[in-house]
Amino acid sequence: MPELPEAETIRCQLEREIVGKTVRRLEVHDARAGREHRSPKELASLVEGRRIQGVGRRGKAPLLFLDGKRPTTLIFRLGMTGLLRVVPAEAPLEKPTAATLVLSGGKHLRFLDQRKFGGLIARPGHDVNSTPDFRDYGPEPLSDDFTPEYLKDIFSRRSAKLEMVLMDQHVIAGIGKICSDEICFRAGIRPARSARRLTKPMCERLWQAAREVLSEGIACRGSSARDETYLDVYGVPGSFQDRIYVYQRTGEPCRVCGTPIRRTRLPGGRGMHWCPECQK
DNA sequence: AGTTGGACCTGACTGC
DNA sequence: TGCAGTCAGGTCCAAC
Repeated sequence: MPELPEAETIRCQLEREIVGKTVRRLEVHDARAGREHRSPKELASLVEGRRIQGVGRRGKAPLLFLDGKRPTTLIFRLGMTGLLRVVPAEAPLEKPTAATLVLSGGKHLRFLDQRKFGGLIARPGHDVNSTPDFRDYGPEPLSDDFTPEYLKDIFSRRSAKLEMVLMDQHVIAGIGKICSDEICFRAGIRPARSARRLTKPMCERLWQAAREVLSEGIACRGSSARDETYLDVYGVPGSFQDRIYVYQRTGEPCRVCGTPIRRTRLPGGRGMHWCPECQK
């Protein structure tokens, strides 16, 4: 599923491909992709004719900054299976395509979404932190706002399992299942431990691990693990799956100590993966 | 306020 | 071979 490294890879590639182009038309092939708006037509009216002034990202969401009399931000919520592709206009429409941005210069930006959890949202202005979508979001984990002290402070008020708290976008923006599992492993802390019970040194290890995992994830252009469908803007898979220690490695030997990786259910039915030897 | 569980969705996989 | 059931998890919402 797309997390921060995948979204950042998309942001980076879109910056090269589409900045300066104009959105000639927005075609919504599946109305669910525009469900945040009254109608696909309304969504289209907010983006058509606008020039793409820049590209951004908040957490797991790539953003397009559109200029004009009323500046607008187009937010891509990727959900579980959302993908963005830049293709020539004549490229055949792939089945899961939910929306197409027809750009000046003859290219299409296509939004594909197999499981249809994702969608497009247009919001006034370029300050996404003031939109309802991101108002309560936590800091970007690679920014200076994210510190061990911040983690310690937040964790002291949360009794839920560490894995859950790490994935809470209101705590840290951009972490999903893969990154959360990997961050806990690299910090040497069991994901089922109550966040409140983390010591200061543990928070420092976690902070360090988070920055490492996310930076490496970006350097690898995201993760296209096993049943994951993630591909970048050019249709190329990432390579972070080759550096994964625990995610979806249930029963396989730990790459550090050889102990079989365990999988435990979280509240809500989701699984977390961890090494009973390396993580305490 | 924090925590939990259900709903949404569909391809892939399991079992009979 | 085929069909039903299960699984996966990002995000929002309702209910303790």
